[in-house]
Amino acid sequence: MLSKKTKYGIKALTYLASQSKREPVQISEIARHENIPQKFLESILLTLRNTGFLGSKKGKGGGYYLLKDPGEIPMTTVIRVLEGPIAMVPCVSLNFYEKCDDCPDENKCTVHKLMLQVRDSVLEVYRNNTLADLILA
Amino acid sequence: MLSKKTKYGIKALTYLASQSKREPVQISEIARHENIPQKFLESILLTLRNTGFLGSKKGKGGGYYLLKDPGEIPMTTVIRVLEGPIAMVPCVSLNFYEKCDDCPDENKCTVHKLMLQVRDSVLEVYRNNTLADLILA
DNA sequence: TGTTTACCCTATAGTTTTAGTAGATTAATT
DNA sequence: AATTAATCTACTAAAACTATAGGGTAAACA
Repeated sequence: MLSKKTKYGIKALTYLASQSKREPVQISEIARHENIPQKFLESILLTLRNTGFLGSKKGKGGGYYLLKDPGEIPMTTVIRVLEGPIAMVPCVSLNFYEKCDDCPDENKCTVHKLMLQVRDSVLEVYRNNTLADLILA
Repeated sequence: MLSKKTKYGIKALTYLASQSKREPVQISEIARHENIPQKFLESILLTLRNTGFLGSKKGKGGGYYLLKDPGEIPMTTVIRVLEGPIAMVPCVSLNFYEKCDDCPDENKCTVHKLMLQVRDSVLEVYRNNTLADLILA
């Protein structure tokens, strides 16, 4: 299951990406428009800022804004920051690899074999979708 | 992340599928061979029995055994029973559909749009893999 | 200097996961 | 009939994770 954090984060990012002007948007506006609990959204936007996706401006006229072009932001990076590893099992993770406690030999593990395929197919979807791709239509 | 329940369940199923003879295998043997906590495995095998994957025999010489041919068991059905919905979000689930609280219009939801693609690609992997496919090499 | 906004820290209720414990039930063997 | 080897059932519980809420701080702007 996708966590609400990730869900809300994607919605917020695409909302910012769909803005005609690249000017700061207030948290409250995003929260209202996307039906997200404001305090929760606050913490999400903060992590998106700390990981280089968003810039922010304080005070009147302040808010959050995208730092890059939506077409330059693949969903792989978004998902990894918000949700964590894309792989269903650490032993098939590219960026968060970890050996399993059970399982003496990964090459003979049926779960490993299956989840490798899942990882690859999911990865391809995320790679083929940027923020810009999600907005249209 | 895949739950250990699912991981252990798949391992147990493939272990049973790889048996040359279709005779009852004891829980303790599976647990030992696959490094699974026995009591945990016990409950997993029970749900696999109650959902029609396994048969069981009590008493001496008893144990669990596959009811169908491994080639007749697609991973879609295994995953759905052990892990639940394949979709990352209820609003794109085929078997467990549910509307989102936020989100007035699914067709305009960017998360929906992305997760539909993810569901389809994952589903294809699970459909193309039966228990028999996981065993070989 | 007052208002508006993001920023930061803490707490917490709820749920899910991952088991462990204790004992009942069943069936084959002796 | 007694013994033994299994599955079955129910209850419990620690630990981790999720999804929030609350309250105060700091910066920008007018």
